[in-house]
Amino acid sequence: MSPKTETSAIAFRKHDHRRCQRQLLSEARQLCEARKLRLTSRRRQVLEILLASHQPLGAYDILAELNRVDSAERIAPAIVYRALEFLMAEGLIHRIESRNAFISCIHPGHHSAAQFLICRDCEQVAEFENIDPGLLSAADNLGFAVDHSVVEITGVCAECQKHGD
Amino acid sequence: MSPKTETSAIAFRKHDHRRCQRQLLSEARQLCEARKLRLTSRRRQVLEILLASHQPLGAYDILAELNRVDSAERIAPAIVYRALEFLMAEGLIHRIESRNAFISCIHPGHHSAAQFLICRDCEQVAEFENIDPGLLSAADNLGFAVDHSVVEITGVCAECQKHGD
DNA sequence: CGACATAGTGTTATATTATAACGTAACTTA
DNA sequence: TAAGTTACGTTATAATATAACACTATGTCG
Ligand SMILES: [Zn+2]
Ligand SMILES: [Zn+2]
Ligand SMILES: [Zn+2]
Ligand SMILES: [Zn+2]
Repeated sequence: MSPKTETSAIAFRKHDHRRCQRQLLSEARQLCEARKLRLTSRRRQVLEILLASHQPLGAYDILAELNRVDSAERIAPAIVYRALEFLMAEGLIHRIESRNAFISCIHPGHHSAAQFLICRDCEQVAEFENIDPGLLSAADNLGFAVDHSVVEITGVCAECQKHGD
Repeated sequence: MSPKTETSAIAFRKHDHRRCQRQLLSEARQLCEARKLRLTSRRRQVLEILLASHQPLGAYDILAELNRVDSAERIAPAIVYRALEFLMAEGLIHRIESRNAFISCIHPGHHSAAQFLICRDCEQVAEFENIDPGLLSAADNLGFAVDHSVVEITGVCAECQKHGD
């Protein structure tokens, strides 16, 4: 297993996730400051909800969490979608198309194409970068100019296979 | 350009699409007969609507087309989704996750993972098979058991780039 | 400071995509 | 033909996403 694979697949292994959270939130702050963007409290709230795990959440799950935490408020979907839009535009989160869900990016700011392994059992998602030039080179041969890639591989991670599900 | 790439990228080139339609419908009939499955008239209608082009259509586009053609009927969504479910299960069509849309498969019955290049300009979609072992081998190294893959690359095809859009 | 421009938020309503539940019709097999 | 099964039709509703518009906060320049 290459070091890169090891880092990328952290979601499938036990690890100190507090460390992920702190690190990624800190990187998000730095990145926004560098780009003169406002990581407002709404945006930060939504990001923190996604940083809580390596599992993707639907927009309405995030909405429910916001409404749960601050039970005085009654937040509307548009608010969540706007925060998600900002976070995606800045590469702080990704959309998982095959789940209509969103997940925090594990290397914010890298603008290369992300690719995911999604365990349908534990729902953990591992994010990879660019380890997959095959189709891209075929696109190149065809003169096809790539904008955006969606690569989402669903299956069962090694841990979950052990537990004999 | 390899022969395989040439065949797969037919969507991006002028070609006799009538031939595609006849061929694919015929293959669908044979496949259903071989598997003792019923390609009922509803299922055939939905398949034919998708065979009309190499563009993906939303379930409600298909519904509108059904209701347009036979203007006496007033068909409900569930009917379309059921036909789509059957056609997907048999590998006669694919779902394009990043578009919430469906497209006819260009090599029905092959059960290998399909991968798509999607032109965001002409909306043509080229379907490839398995030219992309990179991520799959990474999955293998991790002991990740792959079930289903979603590989959808959006961009602009060579033709559309020429037209200077 | 105060007028302005801009970006972000809150709110309401609505659009789009998908499924559940249940009864009827059509096919299959004995 | 009767029973069992598969497919269809219908109604209602769930889940996901966006449009439109008013209000608020922030930054900027005189
Ligand atoms: Zn972590
Ligand atoms: Zn797992
Ligand atoms: Zn064709
Ligand atoms: Zn094109």
